[in-house]
Amino acid sequence: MLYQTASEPTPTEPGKELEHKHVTPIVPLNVKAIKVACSSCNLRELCMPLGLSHDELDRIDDLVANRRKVKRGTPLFRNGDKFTSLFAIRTGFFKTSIASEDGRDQVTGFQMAGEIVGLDGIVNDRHTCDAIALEDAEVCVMPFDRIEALSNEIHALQRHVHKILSREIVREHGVMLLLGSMRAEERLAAFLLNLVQRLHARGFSQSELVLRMTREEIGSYLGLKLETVSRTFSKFVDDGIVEVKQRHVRILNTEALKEIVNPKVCT
Amino acid sequence: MLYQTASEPTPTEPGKELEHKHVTPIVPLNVKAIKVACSSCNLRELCMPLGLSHDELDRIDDLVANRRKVKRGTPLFRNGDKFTSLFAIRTGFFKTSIASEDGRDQVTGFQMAGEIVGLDGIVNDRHTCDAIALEDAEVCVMPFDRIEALSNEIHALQRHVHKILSREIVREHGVMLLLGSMRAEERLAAFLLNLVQRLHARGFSQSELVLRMTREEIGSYLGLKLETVSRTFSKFVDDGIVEVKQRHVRILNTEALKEIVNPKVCT
DNA sequence: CTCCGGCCTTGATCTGGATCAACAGGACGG
DNA sequence: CCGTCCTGTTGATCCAGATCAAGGCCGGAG
Repeated sequence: MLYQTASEPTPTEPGKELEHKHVTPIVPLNVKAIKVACSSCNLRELCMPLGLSHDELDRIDDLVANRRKVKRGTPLFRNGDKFTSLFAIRTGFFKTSIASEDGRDQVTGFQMAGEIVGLDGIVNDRHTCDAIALEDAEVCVMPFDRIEALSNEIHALQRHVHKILSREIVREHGVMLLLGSMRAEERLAAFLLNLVQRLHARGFSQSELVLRMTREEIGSYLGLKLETVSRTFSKFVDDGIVEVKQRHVRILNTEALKEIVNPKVCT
Repeated sequence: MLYQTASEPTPTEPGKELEHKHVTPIVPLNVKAIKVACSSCNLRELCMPLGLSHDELDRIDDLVANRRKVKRGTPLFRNGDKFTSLFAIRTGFFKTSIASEDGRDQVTGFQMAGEIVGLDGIVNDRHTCDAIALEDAEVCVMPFDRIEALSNEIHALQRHVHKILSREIVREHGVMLLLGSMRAEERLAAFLLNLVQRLHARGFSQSELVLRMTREEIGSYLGLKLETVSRTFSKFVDDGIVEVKQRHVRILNTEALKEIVNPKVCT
């Protein structure tokens, strides 16, 4: 389904759902950062392969060179920056965007905890987009040469890297479908369902969310102007589908949103 | 008209030029397929890494299990098909497309000789789009487990696979920019420039091309209706930027196209 | 507290591209 | 050879979303 993100771990493992539940809604600011260890990270199942042996887990820990904090509004990397590492988001929320020469820019995605950013940099050893933190964030820095080296030894990691790249491709196919053939309401409905679904996979509510981005950023992502985004929100409110207060959104009728995205033809 | 008699660009494959004109229902009879060997393939530099040792080249040959012919209009794979292999296009031209539940579909790309299709299947071991031949085609079938195995041993191959995946992600970013923020003329101009540039990299003309897809398929890719594509072509013709006769296009003014895509702000 | 600057909402109007409709030119089978 | 199908072109009209414009809300700084 369209609103389901491609940025989810492959749902092939049973029991996964349960593990998500006890993720506390607010990730505490773990400033002391006792140890940089994927093996003990509660996001591991989101960004690392499953089913690793104990030994492999230990070695995976070496992937993360260090952590890096990114203040709200500042870049994790920018178009043109040298590419050296992929970044796993520990906390916070990012947008990625590209700019055309004449200044227009296009938000290409929003990323949250457990997702990987920086994939665009692999081709040319330079990043081709900007990644900006939409709230104070922390990422795990994973030097790409380490990833390549280790994935030669740990087959599951190699497979995982391939899947992450492929997942991003599939996600973007979905965005192309959205941008190429959907109307404003469909786009916004798909966007909300996608966001809430990803948040839910992280232990948050299925029906409530806080938007970390402005109407303009949503519009850029969806190929709409900010006024249209605002109006469409208002329409959903009028229709009793959602409640909106500033950036707080509560979904009252998920089915209605799904219906908007995917109108059933009741012949 | 000039472009009809103009010499056909140097084709990289024998038999290709014939297909432009009158397609006899035959496929060139290299059925014997002397040898499936990347090492001696003239497309190697397009789909394989550079700078391999002689030994490595030999082993790369094992990547290709076999070749497969795909008739015009038929699928190389379909949404839902089991994913086992990537495909390197030897000859011919493909489109990939996805469909939403309610029947709309979106062309996500057009692929030509030397390009790799099937990347979408890696995440879930199933293809998530259709790949349809727009003309009789032949592909090299590369089982993905072989690719993974061999890329553990040949670092350049591993790197290459990563780059191919990343390149596709970056390409799709560009499409998102196009779909999200460009107007019809800009989209079509960008499309033509992109096509001709890729064809030129394959030894074809910089200014002449034969579209292998219908106006409707172009429209689907560009997020436009076929009438709009047709009208926009007509406008370009009126403006003396291109000549169009059916699917034959000659670009008369590349700079004008670039200017349309990327309007210089002459303050 | 007030003021200021982002951000958001809402109304009025405009317009690019969609939609509806008619027809033309090849390609192809009979 | 003709008739049919498919693809493409062009005209007329419509409308979703863009654009222009005017306030309103809220949070942070002073």
